[in-house]
Amino acid sequence: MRISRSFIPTLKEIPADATIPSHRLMLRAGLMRQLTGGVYAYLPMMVRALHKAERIIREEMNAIGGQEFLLPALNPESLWVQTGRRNIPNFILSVKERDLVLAPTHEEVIGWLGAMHIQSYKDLPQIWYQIQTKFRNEPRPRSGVLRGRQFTMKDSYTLDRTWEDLDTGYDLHAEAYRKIFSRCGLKFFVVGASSGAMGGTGSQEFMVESEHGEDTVAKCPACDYAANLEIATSGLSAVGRATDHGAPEKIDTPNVKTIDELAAFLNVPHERLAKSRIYLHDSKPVLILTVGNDQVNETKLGAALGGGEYRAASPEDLRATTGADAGSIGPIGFKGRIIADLRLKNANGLISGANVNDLHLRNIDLTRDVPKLEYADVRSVENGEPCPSCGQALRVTNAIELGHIFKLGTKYSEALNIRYLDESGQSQLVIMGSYGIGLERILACAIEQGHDENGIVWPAALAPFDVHVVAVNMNNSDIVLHAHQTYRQLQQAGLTVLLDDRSSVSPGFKFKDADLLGMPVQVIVGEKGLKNGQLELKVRKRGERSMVPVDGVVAGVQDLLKSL
RNA sequence: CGGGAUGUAGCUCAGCCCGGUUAGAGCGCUUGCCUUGGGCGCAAGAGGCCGGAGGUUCGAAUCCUCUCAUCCCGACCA
Repeated sequence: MRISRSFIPTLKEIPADATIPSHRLMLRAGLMRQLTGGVYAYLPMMVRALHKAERIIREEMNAIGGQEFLLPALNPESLWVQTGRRNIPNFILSVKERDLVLAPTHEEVIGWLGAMHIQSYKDLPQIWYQIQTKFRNEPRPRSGVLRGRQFTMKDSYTLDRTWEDLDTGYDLHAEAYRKIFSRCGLKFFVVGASSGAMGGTGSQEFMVESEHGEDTVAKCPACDYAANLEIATSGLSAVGRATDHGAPEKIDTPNVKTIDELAAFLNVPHERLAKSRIYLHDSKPVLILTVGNDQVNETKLGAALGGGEYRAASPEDLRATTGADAGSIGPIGFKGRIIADLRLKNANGLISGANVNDLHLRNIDLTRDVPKLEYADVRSVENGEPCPSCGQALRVTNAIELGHIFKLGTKYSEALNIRYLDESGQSQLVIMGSYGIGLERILACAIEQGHDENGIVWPAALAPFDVHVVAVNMNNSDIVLHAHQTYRQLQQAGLTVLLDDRSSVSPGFKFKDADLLGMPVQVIVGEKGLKNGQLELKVRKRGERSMVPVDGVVAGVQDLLKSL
């Protein structure tokens, strides 16, 4: 493609609204423009990169027996009412004029097709996938293409007879995903994840470590343990039992509010302090007890509560339900459900609030003093805690979710009545899995991992073009001749080539653009080299330059591409 | 949904507190000349309902009210 005839609107200045590198560079390199919040127009460079990612995905999905579909983004609202997902908050965008919604994912449509046409065990298993635009009612789109209201997703679904077959389809997907992301040149890792209300027996996420990621994960540097913080555990020991000093007794703690203040005031270790938080679960107060400054993980809490809506209580709620303010709340005398973190299992000798301001209780024994106490893992793992499987210090970092694979089970089969007849003529529920990859996130992650102060450094597998040929001066007929000749030769060798043949653009400008656009190899056609019958090759990644004779340019470029 | 910020030329911004000629700069764009190995130079131009609506005032980009949009932090995120 010749730049002189192309639409590649590069920007010299950094767009004010973009804060993370991938977002800035996608705008600066002319990949996309924002139409409205969370919605982007993808320009030719972006589309070429997307197509390259799509091709890799199709190859790997087809390799595991996937069949490609293209399902409608417009769905009847009633289908989503059937599965109970119509009114999930911040999920579905709808159409004003008709009872239609814009699909945020496609379990429902897959289910509709499956219910209609899967009849016999002979029809199973199936792997169905598509690459298609999704819509979500994101309350706060951000970070460019990382969280948008409209985005491209490869979604696939397995339909199986048994849980064992589901495992097979799930494992095939896990392996395909590894290949896809490896081929895309991304450094990624896999974490155990929360299946949340999706139900089923398990889920994993494919993550790229990034300070700009919105997920938090715990990773073990020594073994292969890695988990989303929503389910991560650590080897941190329970606080256990201490010497018993009898019944709970009151202690005055004037103006002592935080755990740190309390530990200092009483001169006791944090492990003997049980912190209470109140949540409202379906409008009923629930008290959550954790050790010291341990943080409550709300996803874990949601699982422990067993569904329903919940939120942290407001200061007014605290006063109304306990009679005290934050800092003086405790389990003794609390009327309502109490859930203690597993680290507090059967603990005694604890200090907690007395539900009277400026008053605490000591010698609390959970086994003796708190009837009907429930235990659950509700705390967030902290950086540096021991790995649950090998004991090494865990690292807690942010990450971008590239893909997510779910064992769904029968949730949608039940809602949509997706059934087949087994060998004995019995009607059975189909067992489903669902698997997603965010296409734009692949590109954004590639840029987050591959850029420098001058611009994008595309991995060869995703680069819009293999080679960027810079004709230094279009007023020099020798340069023009060799630039076009090089362009043709590289194309004939099967490479995709971008030729900067703009006249009246200075060499410096072209070099800056070439670095910004980020193709893996640049060929510089200029007077300097041609004097000696040579062209210059530059590797974008490390900036290495070399000279090749004019007739050796194809081989030279191919060698460099192979070496990347 | 809570908190914060910003809307002035295609882009990045100044001007606004403290109201008053014809609203500015740099970049980009057009034309001409010049230059050709790291966003080149000179000159002449085009380009704005100062996000929108109401109000205060003799007079509003500037003050007030409302509204819309965008960004950031948090909440949320099947």
